[in-house]
Parts: sequence; structure tokens; C-alpha cells
Amino acid sequence: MGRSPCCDKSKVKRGTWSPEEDSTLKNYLQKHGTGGNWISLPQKAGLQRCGKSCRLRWLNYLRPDIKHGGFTQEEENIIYSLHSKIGSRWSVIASHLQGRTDNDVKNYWNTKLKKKLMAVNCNPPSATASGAAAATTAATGTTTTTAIFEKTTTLRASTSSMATFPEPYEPINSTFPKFILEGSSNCSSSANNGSPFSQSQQESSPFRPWDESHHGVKGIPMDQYSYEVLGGIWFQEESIGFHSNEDLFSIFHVDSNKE
DNA sequence: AAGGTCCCCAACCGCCTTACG
DNA sequence: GCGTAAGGCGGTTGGGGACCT
Repeated sequence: MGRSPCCDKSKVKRGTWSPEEDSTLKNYLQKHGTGGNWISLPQKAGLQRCGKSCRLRWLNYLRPDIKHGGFTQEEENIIYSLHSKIGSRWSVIASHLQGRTDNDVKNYWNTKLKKKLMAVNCNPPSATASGAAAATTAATGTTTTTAIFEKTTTLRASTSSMATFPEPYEPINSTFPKFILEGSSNCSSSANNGSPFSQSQQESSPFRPWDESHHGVKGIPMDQYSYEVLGGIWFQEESIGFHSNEDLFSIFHVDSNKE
């Protein structure tokens, strides 16, 4: 049995809000507040709208503390970082961004950030540090993702021995910037053994070849994540690893312990 | 200039959770 | 403890402006 609808849809107006409706709702809420009941609010305020619709309009648009306009680099970094850890819990992510709503963050992710990540994963950097920055910048036009690859390249280059994860292993979704891992499967092809990297890229790379037995990070159980995706980023020499999760999260200027 | 396509984002839908009697 | 109503949330849709041909 489905839920009964919150209002009679044949008697309420739908679609874009007019300036008059906005004004009516805003004035009413500033004078009386919600009264703890959104469902009865439209009737009291004289609006032909569903209570849910009023709530949404107020929370996403009319509230005085809402920030309109483009997202800053810092906000973008926060979204990346939080999404990597908690997934698409937009309201939680939005709560970390002053004046942003869950709807804003969700839309921004779906229309901009997701595409950027796809671009990064489908246009991987070359194995060298300078190539990494150039390739990533070309792919995304942002400094954020460039920084990520500069950082990961540095990690590859600066560590002389394979780092293993301490026991017990932490779940991948709470320790890795998951966004790096997403999307690769969509641009991989069987021609490249499932790797988003081309055959020539794989062959010329000083890092690990692409095959099931050689990618991933030594010490992490492979059943906790997609080796295919992880390998796209972390295919690396046997002797190269990274020191800690903090190294990764420091990229985003967000303290991964703060939550 | 006109028509077609793409993209963004406001708004809606419906499920899950919470509050309350 | 149970049922119901309302709130909250994430996924999805569609209108309309921007861009392309």
C-alpha cells in the first residue's frame, strides 16, 4: 500500500514560483514562522501550493542566508572530499558549506563535478610528474585535479618501499578519496585489458602493467573495492606505495578527522 | 535567422525516518 | 508497541536559456 499524498494535487499550483508567490511565502514566514507545520502553511499564507513545495522553496531559495552563484574552489574541494567519504548524502555535505543547500550541492555534483572526474579518469596523466599536471589540467581545466595528480605522482616518486596498510585494514570508502576511483569503468575498454589507460600508455609506463594480479595497493583486501578502478589510478611499481591516508586527504585542504 | 541540441537547475516524486497520540 | 501524519532526503524530470549548425 502506498502512502497517501501530502496534498490534493488537483487543487494546488505546480511548476515555477512567481515573484508574487515568493513574496507571499517570504512575508508570511518572516512574520509567523512555519508554525511547526508546513502542510497547513500554504492555506494560512494564502498560497495555492503544496506544503512540501513551500518548504522546498523556502529552504532552497528564499531563506535569507542562502548563497547564490558559482561554487568556489574551496567548496569544490570540500564536496570532493566529503563525497569520497560518505557518498551522496547531500544534506550532510551541504551542512559543511555555508549557505549552500543539498539541492545546490547535488546539482553541482551531477552537472559539473561528476563530469570533471570522468574527464580525469578517461584522460589519465602520463607517468611523469610534469606530464601529470599538464595532462590533468588539459582534461579538466582545474587546479584541484591537477593537484591531485601532482600529489599522487609525488607519492609514487618519493616513496622507496612498498607501504602496507596497518592491521586491521580500514574500509576503503572511509579512507580513500573515492572520487578518484569512480568513473573509470565507464571509459575502460576490453582492448586495454579493462584499463582506462591505452595499450601504449601501459607499455611505456614505468609503473605496473594492467592486469588483475598487479594493481591495487599491497595489503588491502581486493574484495573491498573495484580493482579495475583502483588500478586505473594506482597502477604502480612493486616497490612504490604511499605512506598514509593523510597524504591523500591533505590534497583537499580538509582535515579528514573532522566530522 | 531558425531550428535543433545540450546543459543547468528549480521543482517534483516517492521512499524512509521521526514524532506524536 | 502500533498507526498515522509530517518532515527530510536523494533521485529524477522537464522548462527554458545557451550554444551549435
